[in-house]
Amino acid sequence: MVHKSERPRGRPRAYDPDQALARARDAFWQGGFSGTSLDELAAATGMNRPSLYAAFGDKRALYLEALRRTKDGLLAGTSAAMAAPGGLKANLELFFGKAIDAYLAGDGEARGCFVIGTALTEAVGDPDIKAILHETFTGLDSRLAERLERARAEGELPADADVEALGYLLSAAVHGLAMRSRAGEPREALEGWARGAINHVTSLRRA
Amino acid sequence: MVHKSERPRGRPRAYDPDQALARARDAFWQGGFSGTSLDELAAATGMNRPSLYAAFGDKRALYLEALRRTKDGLLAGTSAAMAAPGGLKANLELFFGKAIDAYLAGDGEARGCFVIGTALTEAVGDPDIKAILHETFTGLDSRLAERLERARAEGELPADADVEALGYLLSAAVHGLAMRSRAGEPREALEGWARGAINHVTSLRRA
DNA sequence: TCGTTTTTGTACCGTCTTGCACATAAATAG
DNA sequence: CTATTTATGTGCAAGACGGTACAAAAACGA
Repeated sequence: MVHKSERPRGRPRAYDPDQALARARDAFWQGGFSGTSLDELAAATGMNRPSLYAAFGDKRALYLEALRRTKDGLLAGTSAAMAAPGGLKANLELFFGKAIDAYLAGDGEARGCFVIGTALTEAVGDPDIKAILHETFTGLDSRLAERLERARAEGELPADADVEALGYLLSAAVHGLAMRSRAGEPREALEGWARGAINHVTSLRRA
Repeated sequence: MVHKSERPRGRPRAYDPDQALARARDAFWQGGFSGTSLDELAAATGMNRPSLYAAFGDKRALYLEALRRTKDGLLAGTSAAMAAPGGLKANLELFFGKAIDAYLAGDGEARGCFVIGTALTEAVGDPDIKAILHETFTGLDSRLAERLERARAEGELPADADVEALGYLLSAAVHGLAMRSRAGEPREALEGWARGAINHVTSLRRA
């Protein structure tokens, strides 16, 4: 007889893997990789250590998986913001606005960006983390530069605009917000810096 | 009789406090605060744990002292670069060049900026670290904005240039280099981004 | 009902961690 | 030379840490 459900043979899981990974990411997000113990991860996910280990491997593998997922989400969100209807300024406002919301999300203190706030510290001596950081940076750069190139072609930017340099500046600008939000800067300050960066780029005149 | 030397009464120290603090900073710089043990700090400084404890207090106090000194040095170096002879472009080239040299310094892998690379992770829940981060960011912003304002007054920048926004962008640009160097980007890439940012700012025309 | 499979939960192991107690060493003061 | 002062170095205590062994539990197949 064919099975109606594909439920596997043994005892069912007491947790949802995606949700558990998100909770573990939240724990790492707050305390960093080295600063978060397996006990805290178990408490955050509601799982006990052996289940964590069976589901995700060791602490580092769990962290790397959370990091990869976050990177993919960041890049997908950036692509979506750049493809949204409206001109360059509207796209950038959406992009920076979503970023600020993410950096200030959560109940307690602002945690900034998960990647920037936790992976940089662990990067020295860890090629896997370095690779994820590299993909995050270059992925963001290229998506921003592509959108700026389109704006240049459509006349929203000067014909001689250096879209690579502008892409780097905007990328650095949003990462600056990630850092400063984690350092405790209030939303109004973050929004002011974002507004300044967007206005600067969208009011350029030809040299 | 008046003492010829001011050497205190007891057994002399076997270490130089400034040098020990610098070595401890280097250890933290590589592994972060949580990722660096007292054993590693003792090995790096050549001191044993009780001497470390007597000299600097506990691990956190040692880290905070290293962080404060680094922040003060960063701000002093920025002031110096902005006051160096030459125009805006020369000052910015000096500023970015010194930053890149510092980010790539050391024998092994690049470690980026000590403050950015280690304090961000520890900032959540730690008001002291947040305060040092805040002083670092605002100190850098204001020094850059001051120099840009002078350039504007001297005609090197358009009269309607938003020096606050440009100061934030340049600050974010150099912090971007700090992040990317720690992520493993080669010197040539860092220099390219720096050149793009400097050229962009120093070739602005009035809107 | 009984065996099989998979997950759960307790309990544990060896190691590393921070921080300190205490005896010893090296200097000065008299 | 002796007392005093300060720093050193061994060594330890109490607990946190990452990771796992093992038995009980909860599902399915027959």
